Amino acid sequence: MGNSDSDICHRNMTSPTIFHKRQAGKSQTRKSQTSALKSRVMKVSLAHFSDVGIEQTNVGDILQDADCSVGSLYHHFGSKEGIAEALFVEGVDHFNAGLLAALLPRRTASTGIKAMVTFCCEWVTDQPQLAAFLLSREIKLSELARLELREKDRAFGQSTYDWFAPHVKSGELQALPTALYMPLICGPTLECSRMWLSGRSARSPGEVAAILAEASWQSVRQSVRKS
Amino acid sequence: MGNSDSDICHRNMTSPTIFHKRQAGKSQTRKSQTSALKSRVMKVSLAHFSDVGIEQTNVGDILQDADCSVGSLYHHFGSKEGIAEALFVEGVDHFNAGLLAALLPRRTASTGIKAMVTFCCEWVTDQPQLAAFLLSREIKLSELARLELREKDRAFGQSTYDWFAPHVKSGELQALPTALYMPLICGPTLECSRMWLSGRSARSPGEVAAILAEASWQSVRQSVRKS
DNA sequence: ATTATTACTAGAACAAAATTCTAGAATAGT
DNA sequence: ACTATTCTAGAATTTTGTTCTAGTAATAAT
Repeated sequence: MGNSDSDICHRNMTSPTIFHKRQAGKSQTRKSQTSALKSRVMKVSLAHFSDVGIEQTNVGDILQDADCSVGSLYHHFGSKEGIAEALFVEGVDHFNAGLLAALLPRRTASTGIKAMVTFCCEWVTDQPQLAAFLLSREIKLSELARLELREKDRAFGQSTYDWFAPHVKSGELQALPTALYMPLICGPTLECSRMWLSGRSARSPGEVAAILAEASWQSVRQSVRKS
Repeated sequence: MGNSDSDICHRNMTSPTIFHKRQAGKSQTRKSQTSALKSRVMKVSLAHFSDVGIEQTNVGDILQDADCSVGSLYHHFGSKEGIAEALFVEGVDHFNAGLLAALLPRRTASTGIKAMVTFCCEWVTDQPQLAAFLLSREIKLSELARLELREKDRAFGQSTYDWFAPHVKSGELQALPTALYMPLICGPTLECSRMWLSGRSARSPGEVAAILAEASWQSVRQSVRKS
């Protein structure tokens, strides 16, 4: 967890010498040491970022808390934003995957929508730091990451829409502009999450999941009412 | 617009000498010159902040674009974040005031809720820069501003709740935890706004206001359905 | 096995950018 | 008129992110 395999490194190297100061434990393979370092950096960075924001976090603190050298950090992440980017992509992947996993097995519109909302609530409540970081959106992504995310976003949208379509056709769900489903289904939950994460609300999304699920469902179901 | 009266200045001064380089126009009163400078700084800063974010904006550019000296800027705003803070507070005030003005005159639950959503959509569409900045939330507020905002938030919540209460009692609106009304009513709209502002969606909130208003209304109205 | 290459670590040096400091000018108050 | 205060100016400083050089461990090539 926390280290991509396809290492895109951020510098051209020069020549090769000492290296012993830091490693405390005997000597696990270098690979595992490295990946441990990377997760350490990401973990520490997330804590700082979600706490005071990317700008306010200074690299020196990360270096110290993660027991990492300047060289290593810039070798692996390229920049402070690079760490944020890695966290962001990883976080979005995790969230989207979970959301889809919650949705796809459901057979009815109602249970599907409610499962999405519930998952969303629980996810935020379970990992508030990551949630706060993702929701803050102060990340300036590289062009590369932007494209990567846009593509993932598209794929995700497609998957959910494939699930929705039949229920729209069957008249359970309203036919809406595609771009509106997510905001209607997850918008209230995300807004609650922001309030909770920033201390403006005492009740965690997890605690009000059922209410949110029902309300969001009402907002997208096909309306067959009296009034 | 753009200059608070109770000037909390950010430095203790020393002694008083030359001052003529910049003023181009004849010589309006110093007061108006100063307040013009402040609005200029805020205007220019907002443009930069909403464009590339606070971190990426550099003070030098603001100084240049607003034709302001380092001394003046730090005298009035204390720091780069200080500018952001001023913009944020002003923006929230403006938004909240507008939202209340849209809500309070309405006599029925349905028209009130829909007016809120509609206002929200239009406000975002009308001033995308300010909206993008407020929604970005990359602002690290000072403790003082935090308290100030919390209080305003409370007052705002109270005002809206005073409006809601009778309609809850009359059975038009669901009885919900207080903290849930705003997310349910404005959450979807804000989420749409974020998507539009960040280029992830082509349709502006203004264009889908009616749909959002109806959907949000369905999510908070008292459910009297068949199923 | 030796060598060359590559991935990685380390920290001093550097550069850029935010902020402080010193000083002088306009205005308000007495 | 004099004093205190607010405001402007920009050089000097500090802080902080990043680059650069150098050296080590592991791996691939010969």
